[in-house]
Amino acid sequence: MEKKKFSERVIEIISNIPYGKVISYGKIARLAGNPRGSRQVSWILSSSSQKYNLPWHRVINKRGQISLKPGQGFEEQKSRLEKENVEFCDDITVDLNKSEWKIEELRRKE
DNA sequence: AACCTGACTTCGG
DNA sequence: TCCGAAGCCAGGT
Repeated sequence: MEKKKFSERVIEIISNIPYGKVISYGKIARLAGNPRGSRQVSWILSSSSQKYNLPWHRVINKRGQISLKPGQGFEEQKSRLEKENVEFCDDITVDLNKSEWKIEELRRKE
């Protein structure tokens, strides 16, 4: 029985996010097998991003916006994304049309 | 064990 | 389109 934990899957998915791409919490949750687990994804990031060396800055909310608040990591996230040439629509919104990671399509073929 | 919290998402007004 | 409330799951206290 390979009962991989939801957290493990999430971590695996996040670590597979390619350079310059972003993905929403909800999609990660769905890919990990838990469509309603978006909040867990955020919890995993805050608790294990350092530990597993995850590209946490490539995870944003569904609107394509950075969910962190100024002074709580927002600046760092934005700065990291800009370094990866991710385009922003405004100060807090990433251009999903160009930078959203389309893992779903890849997975369906599998 | 019960209650609170959270880097979310969805629905209704 | 915007705002508030509810729903969801796992960890921490």
